[in-house]
Amino acid sequence: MKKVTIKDIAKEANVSTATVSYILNNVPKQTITDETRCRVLTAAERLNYVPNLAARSLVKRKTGLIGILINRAANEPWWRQLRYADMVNQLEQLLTERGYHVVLSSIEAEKPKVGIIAERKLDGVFLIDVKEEHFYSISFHFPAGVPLVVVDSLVEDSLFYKVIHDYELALQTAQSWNVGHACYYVIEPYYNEPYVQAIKDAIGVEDSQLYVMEDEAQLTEFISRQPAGSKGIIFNEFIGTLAAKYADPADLTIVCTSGCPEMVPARAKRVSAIENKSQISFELMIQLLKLDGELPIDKYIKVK
Amino acid sequence: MKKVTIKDIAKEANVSTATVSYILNNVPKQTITDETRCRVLTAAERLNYVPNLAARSLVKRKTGLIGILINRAANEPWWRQLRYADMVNQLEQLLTERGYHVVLSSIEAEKPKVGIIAERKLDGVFLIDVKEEHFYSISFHFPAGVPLVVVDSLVEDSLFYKVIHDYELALQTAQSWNVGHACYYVIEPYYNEPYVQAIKDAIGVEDSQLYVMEDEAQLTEFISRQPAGSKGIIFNEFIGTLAAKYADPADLTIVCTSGCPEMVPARAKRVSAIENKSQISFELMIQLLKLDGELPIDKYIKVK
DNA sequence: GTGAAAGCGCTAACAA
DNA sequence: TTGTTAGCGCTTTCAC
Repeated sequence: MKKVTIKDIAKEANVSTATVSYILNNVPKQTITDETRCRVLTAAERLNYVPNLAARSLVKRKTGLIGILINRAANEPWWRQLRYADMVNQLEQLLTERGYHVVLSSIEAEKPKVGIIAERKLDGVFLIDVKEEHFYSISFHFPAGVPLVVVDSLVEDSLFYKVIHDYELALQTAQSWNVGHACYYVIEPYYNEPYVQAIKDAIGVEDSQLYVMEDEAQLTEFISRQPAGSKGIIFNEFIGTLAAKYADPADLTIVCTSGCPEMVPARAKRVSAIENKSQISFELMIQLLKLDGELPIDKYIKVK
Repeated sequence: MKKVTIKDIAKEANVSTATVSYILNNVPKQTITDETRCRVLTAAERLNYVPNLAARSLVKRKTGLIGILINRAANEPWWRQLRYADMVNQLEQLLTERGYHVVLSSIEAEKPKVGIIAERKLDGVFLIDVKEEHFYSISFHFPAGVPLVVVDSLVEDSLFYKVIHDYELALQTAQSWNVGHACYYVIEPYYNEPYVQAIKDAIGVEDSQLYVMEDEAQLTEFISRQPAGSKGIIFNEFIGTLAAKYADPADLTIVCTSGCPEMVPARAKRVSAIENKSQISFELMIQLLKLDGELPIDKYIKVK
């Protein structure tokens, strides 16, 4: 089973490779006799031809590859590892439907290497949860014109399009369900500090009432310090399930940011913060891809 | 910021493209003057050169791309979606360390398209949870010589290397903890029926004591039908957390197959079934990759 | 309507 | 030690 090329097809069908290419790609402006088209198509079929996308990329200058790059440190706890699983699934599914192939790459939180973008000539990239201070080096070594959608990261750089969830709205909703109660908050950590800070600011309570999740032991302690009868507003459903081990689920409101609202404990309340974050990110990417350049679009998009 | 090629470097350093290539790739058998090497290297640096892997792939006939293809149906429940998240993370991390890039693709459970393997000329592929009946068509349209590691799927085809977890051992352990008790079992579904069947056979209890997870409602019902005081042995930690909503966690033993043992409810027992499944799969792949052909290795590998 | 030929960026014989 | 050159498989002018 050796590799079949258009040359083989050309020979088989007694045409030139150009003609084969025209036909296989349905080139719009090329008129082809039904007869030759048919001959070529059946030849291709018979020979079991599969195009070589690397070769195609080389000449078309489009690879059809989209990257999903996620910031990750070594030894992350399970709730952190799983955090973007849903988003990756969704994006991958949507992109695949659209005919793109997805390159998945974790990048080290400490020293993010994004060489893959240039090396693989990715057509577009999702960058997830990136430290603020790394954006400079990223944008510096960056092939201009590659659509770059930054997720869950705040950064002052007009090069990037950013998608974040509407934590303010989610917060309002959650709070509206708990009026008149003492509340404590648990939020999820991001490598992007400004984002964490923005969420903190939006919440605007004292440090004693807010915990940025780090590990289960600290969480336990934090919760145990809260006055009896307090209500908890927890960001992220994985963290929520942990909190539910130490607080009455009925006292909790979980803000779902990982796309798994079904997993929150039965008696806890939940508000979904990302209804369609993947969808939005995807659509933004498609827009950028098709415009093939700058877009007169808000650089910040808040989901839902 | 236009794209720099070895030709640019060659010009800049007053050498031929061949020389540049030699130097940039540290070609073993080529001796190069320190002086030219230095000139070329600095030129490359100055110009901010990034190799084009597509071009390289074309001539080397190796793409450096490894595929992770996961069988997925539309609208899977959350516990199913997350099931391979950890494995994907792990594999990706290991492969990235080794200098490979990872292409992630979900394939439809109903009509799996694996064209990506041939089109992208993937150097190796992990195929996860594939229906038995699809293997024929897969192996038929398959570029010979591509290492193919099949995970969580039983199939009688010597073309593939298979990795499954050692459910028998896990089972023994779990059972040894519950001797003298009435036990019921909940196992996770796989698209690969023979695998499900094999697990069922290993358990060997009546249908009334075994449930293949489908949805939460049925799970509830199943559990409620069990005699009071029964112990439950649940495969998969996500399913385990669901079960814990309807049974006393203390009565449960969770067989962790998704790499997140930390998430099982505090009072439940747990046995890890996959200690190092990703690691094993990865190493197998590396072996195959380096042998560049057949390997006198067991086609079935049971993890742990 | 079809084909010849020039590349895309890179590697690897083979010469020099 | 370095350069020349022939491709890898494909697309795309531009002639015919």
